[in-house]
Amino acid sequence: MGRTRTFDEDAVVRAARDVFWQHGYAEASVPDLEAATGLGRSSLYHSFGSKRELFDAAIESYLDEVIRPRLAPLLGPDVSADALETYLTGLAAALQAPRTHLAEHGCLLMNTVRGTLADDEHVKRAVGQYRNELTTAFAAGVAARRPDLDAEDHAVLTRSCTAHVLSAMAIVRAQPAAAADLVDNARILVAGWTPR
Amino acid sequence: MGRTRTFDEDAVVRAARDVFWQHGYAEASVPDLEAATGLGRSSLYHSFGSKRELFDAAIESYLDEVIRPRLAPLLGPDVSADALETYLTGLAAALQAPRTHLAEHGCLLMNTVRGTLADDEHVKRAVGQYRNELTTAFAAGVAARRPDLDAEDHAVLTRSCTAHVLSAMAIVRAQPAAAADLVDNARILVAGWTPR
DNA sequence: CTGTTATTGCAACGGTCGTTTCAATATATA
DNA sequence: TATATATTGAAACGACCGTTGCAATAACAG
Repeated sequence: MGRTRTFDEDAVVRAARDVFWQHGYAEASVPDLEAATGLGRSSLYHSFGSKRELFDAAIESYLDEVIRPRLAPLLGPDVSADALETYLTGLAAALQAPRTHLAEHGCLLMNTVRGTLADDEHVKRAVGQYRNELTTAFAAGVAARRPDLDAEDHAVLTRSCTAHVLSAMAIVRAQPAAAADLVDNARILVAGWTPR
Repeated sequence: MGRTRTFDEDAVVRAARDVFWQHGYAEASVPDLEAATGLGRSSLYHSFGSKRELFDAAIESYLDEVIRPRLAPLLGPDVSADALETYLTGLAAALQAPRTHLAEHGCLLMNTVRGTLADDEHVKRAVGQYRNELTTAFAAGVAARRPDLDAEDHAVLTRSCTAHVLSAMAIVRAQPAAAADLVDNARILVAGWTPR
């Protein structure tokens, strides 16, 4: 054995994640990451191998600590009828909350899909999985909210929720109010629209 | 007078636009732009001033030659009842067409919202204007298609179209088939859903 | 043809990037 | 306490970035 590590690896990843979130992968420089994490180059590279591997850890942290907690009420065994609407109103509010990463910088994963790493297979897989989790959650919420509809119509509303939430995530950085309007529009459709 | 310009400025902008489209603003290097346009650094800088100004010209070219032509049937004085559905089915097909910039790289403007220029005011304004044009077009299409609904319900469907199209543009690069599904979902809502 | 001027090719600029190297340091084990 | 080893700090690496300066070139007006 030798010298022991004094920093909390999770806290370091969290700090790095926020830097990637704010600036994007390519634009987040190693000096930026040093400053945010409090670690030097050597420690960073010794612990994570490369900037890219640190980013992979940041993505995982983002899903675990940011995305999934909000979806939790929709992913459990018993989904209440108003769980989806609660999620949507909460998200609409979050998109307009000042000084939060979500409102100011959008979704870390959606942002990544459009940068240097857009064509990276690892990232593509993470995005697909993210969309799947969203879809699963929304499907459960739609089914609980709309017992009057059949499976096919549930699917339409589920895709609609996915579309509204993804689009809001995509434009929140440039147009936060419009993003919140889009999320609220999903709530309107889920609560009150039906095939004729 | 002196020596005359031999190249077509519009063609140069078009070539540069495709490079920005494929790689993103920051990742498109000046050598890349030289190779694509066939011009040297000197000619590029003499004609456009900087990489950034060339990008501004590329954005304008993108709106004029890519976005607006597709929206034209929805922006005229007489909008037919099936114009919106025609647009949506056409877009869904385009998102899955192989070897096209739209299918492989998504929307140039949506991509730009992330990246180095995300917080640039000029870009934000262009994105806002783009969303406005989409909204105007969809509003006209919805009104023409659904005379049975009132203005408030038209607004819901219009926002829904915007959301579905924007989300599709956002994820097409990573998930083209899912993107097409989202656009088709908008068509289903427009054609057959109604408030209860 | 001559003179003028816009256009072009080439090279270099200063700066930043992610990564690597290497020696110095600190701590756990024995 | 002595030794082994993991962690750290500092400096340098080569590569690439957007931009600029300058000399050579090409094509216009006269």
